[in-house]
Amino acid sequence: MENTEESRNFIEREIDKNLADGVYDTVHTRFPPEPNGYLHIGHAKSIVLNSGIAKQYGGKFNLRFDDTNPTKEKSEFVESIKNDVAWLGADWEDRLFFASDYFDQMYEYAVKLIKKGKAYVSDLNAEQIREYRGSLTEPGKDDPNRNRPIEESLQMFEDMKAGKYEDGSLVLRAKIDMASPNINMRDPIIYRIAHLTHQNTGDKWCIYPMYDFAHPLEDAIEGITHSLCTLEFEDHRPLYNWVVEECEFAHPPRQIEFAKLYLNNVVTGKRYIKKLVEDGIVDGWDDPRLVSIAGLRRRGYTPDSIRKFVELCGISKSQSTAEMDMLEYCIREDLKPKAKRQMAVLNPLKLIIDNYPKGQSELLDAVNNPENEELGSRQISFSRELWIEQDDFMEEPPKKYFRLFPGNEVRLMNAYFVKCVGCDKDEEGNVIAVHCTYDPATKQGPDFKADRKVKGTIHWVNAADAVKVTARLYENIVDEEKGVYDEEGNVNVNPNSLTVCECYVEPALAEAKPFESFQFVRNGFFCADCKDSKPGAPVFNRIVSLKSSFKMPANK
RNA sequence: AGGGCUAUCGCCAAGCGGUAAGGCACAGCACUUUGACUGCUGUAUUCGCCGGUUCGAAUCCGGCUAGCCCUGCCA
Repeated sequence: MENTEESRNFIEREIDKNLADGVYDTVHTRFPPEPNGYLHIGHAKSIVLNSGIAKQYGGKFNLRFDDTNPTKEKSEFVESIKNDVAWLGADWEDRLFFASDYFDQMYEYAVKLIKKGKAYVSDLNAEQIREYRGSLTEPGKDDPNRNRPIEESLQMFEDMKAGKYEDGSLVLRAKIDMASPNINMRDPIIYRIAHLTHQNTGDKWCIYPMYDFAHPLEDAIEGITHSLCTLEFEDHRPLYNWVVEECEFAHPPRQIEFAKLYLNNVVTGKRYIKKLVEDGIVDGWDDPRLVSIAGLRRRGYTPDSIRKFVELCGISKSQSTAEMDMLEYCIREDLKPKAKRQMAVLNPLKLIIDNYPKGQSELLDAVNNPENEELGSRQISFSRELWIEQDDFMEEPPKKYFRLFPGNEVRLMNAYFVKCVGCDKDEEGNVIAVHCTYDPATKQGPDFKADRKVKGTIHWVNAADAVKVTARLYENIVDEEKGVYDEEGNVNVNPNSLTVCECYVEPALAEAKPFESFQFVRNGFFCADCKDSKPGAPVFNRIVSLKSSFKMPANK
């Protein structure tokens, strides 16, 4: 079958249909976080989806804080969420809203419902409400307050607002159907009393609307057309529709649900992260080993890579768990043409070129990224003593090992061919230096043509001017062998999740700016840590390793 | 008297009655100044299971099974 048209997901198909049927003539979406914590990779899906759909259809996208429950919300989260959403590239332009901006209107809609006989004030306590609600298999019973006269409910609701009642003494309920098989429709509570200071409205209100009443109103008031949310709200859709219908909106919004994005071997729960912080295992919610947006950013993930990941995962209604491999693939793809490829040695071993004159040095040209000319080139210094990677020398190599070993010739990247002639050892037999000879006729450059082949190419830095910096190598915080949680519900922490090493880098890398990403040739992609990096003494976080098809044989 | 949703390769995911796209992962070969990258090749006779309708079913119908969500004055 010819696939000339890009296949559309179920949400796009739904929107296409609505547009074609004239239900809406524009598309307006929103991302509605509750400011009760930081954002993680799961939220990125909603942000990318909602803002992406709006952009795709030439519509609008709002950022709205769903702040209807002051017990859980803090203004500090508002700033961090705004920061993360903007960083991901979702543009709400001038449409930053708060549910609390609409408290007056919501109150009026509640009054409207009471006047229509569609809502009533109940004096049942929390326990009674629960009893009357019935269970999953049994219908509920009518609230004794259900037929309270309209005038009386109106007065009581006004008194609730005026602060004449204590927390929990009264609630406003929608009058729907206590026998509905959908528990959300069994006269849901739509307003509760809570004498709390709100992060946005202060002490103006002592009654607050519930999500099921507030959310459809927020959407409708803002002119949202498609309210995209996650699967657990499917059961709430009938109530959402009931609210916008009873409140008589001319162009009611429509809720469409999609599956959340879960990742394998990942911790997102707040209480677990809190414990990891308290135990000193991670250094906060922005620790680079976590999949919080801030953690990923600090690790060196780019907004583009996260967007690409979300798009790669796709949108569907089946609950699914993506693998980390996909996320890592996305950052490799994104950085491949963007990152300068420079040399750094993580585990240094001295390489001495016996036939290179002592005291001599020279400058060599090195292309920054052969796949992207715009990244230019640089000069690197070369002399008799270099640092190479410990892994790049073996006195007794296994089969198919083609780096340095006695008698073998390799290419020093951007420099010369060198042939290994031996090594020095300390009293305990540890290799402390490798000796080789270089062939002056093999100087690398654009015009270089070799008369012989070498199988291996290794990276190096000049011992004379290499700069020592800190590199942090991160692995998943979760011990994947053991699974995410143990029997007691604690996170199984991977003991190797963080390795710190002092490594040698080219002098230019010491000037790395925060957020700047590099490919350390053969060692993977690194990012100057936005929190710790200082020019001259940067700290590099490894974003992701390169893949390797070379497997060291098990027995040496 | 329970209700809602989902089920296509190890992981995502197209497919919408005409004979199983694609990506990640994996494997092999080639190429290579990164054992990277790139290129090529391979990877579901079968779509949770059982029946039915049809010339023809992953797609329609019936019945099962499994997983997720719902009994906050949270969102």
